[in-house]
Amino acid sequence: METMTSQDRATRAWRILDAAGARHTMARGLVIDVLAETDGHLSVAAIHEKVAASRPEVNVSTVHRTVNFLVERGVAHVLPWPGEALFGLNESPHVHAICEGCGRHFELPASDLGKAVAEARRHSGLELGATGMALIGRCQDCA
Amino acid sequence: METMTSQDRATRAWRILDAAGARHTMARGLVIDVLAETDGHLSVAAIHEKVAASRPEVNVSTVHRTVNFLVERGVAHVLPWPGEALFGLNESPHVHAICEGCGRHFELPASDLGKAVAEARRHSGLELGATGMALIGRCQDCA
DNA sequence: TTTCGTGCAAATGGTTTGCAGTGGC
DNA sequence: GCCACTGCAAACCATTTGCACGAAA
Repeated sequence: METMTSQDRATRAWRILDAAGARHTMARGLVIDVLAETDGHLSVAAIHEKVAASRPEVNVSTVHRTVNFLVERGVAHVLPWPGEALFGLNESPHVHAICEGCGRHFELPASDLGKAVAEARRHSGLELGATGMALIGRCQDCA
Repeated sequence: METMTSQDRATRAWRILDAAGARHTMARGLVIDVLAETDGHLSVAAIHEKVAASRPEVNVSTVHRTVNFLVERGVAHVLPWPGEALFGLNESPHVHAICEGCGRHFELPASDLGKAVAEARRHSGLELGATGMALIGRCQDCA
């Protein structure tokens, strides 16, 4: 399971979207592919740049709407960052460690943090899943 | 040590600023007081609103410059959040658990997460301190 | 008096929105 | 054909910046 291709990730995303009755469109396909091919997270500008390389007609606002759509559907997650938001497809649960100096981020296997996650859940009632920012989750009222 | 008054917090902040040779001004005093009185974090707009209640002449841009100043000096920290940044005075090390649905945040005692913090340091080389966002720190290159 | 800090206002830049046209199903 | 989705452009909003004035030391 540690060798998941970018196609696998894209397919997994589409499976969720299909279940929700979302239409297959070029813009969505390209955005998902870009995210699926990326290790880590991308800003809207970065996603748009890669998408526009093959399809210049795709607008930035569409990329915005698409990534928000993916987040709403639980397919992707946001990594809030000053100045811009970073997006990534949801994968297996993991935790991020981020440097507030340079913004570099590291992914930590959740298995190493199992105890911490359990503690966090106990204290806050947060349901922790495959989210981007460390210990960000969805609380009881929002789940 | 669990009963630290808002004055205590403000005084502690000023001690650091004094050591850096920062001038005492009305705007800084008010912003620090607001942060010191607050449990949790505030947006620039919220800080400004509270400050303007007693001193309407204080400008929003000044609040921006002040909180950034405090962060630079290590007196406060930023909690990146979509749409706006949240600020808080630095306290004892703690970790946040945040709901990406409603934005509600919970503070978790770092003691409960000691093992996790150690793991994070080992994996990423991050030096973790009294920062706002969970597991945000300062990496070797930036320290 | 010399700087540092602030008020004010304009500029910036990421994100959102209204609307008309188009492509998915 | 219906309606979700997109392109385009304008609107928004938090944050930044330039500049001249005023206050701290």
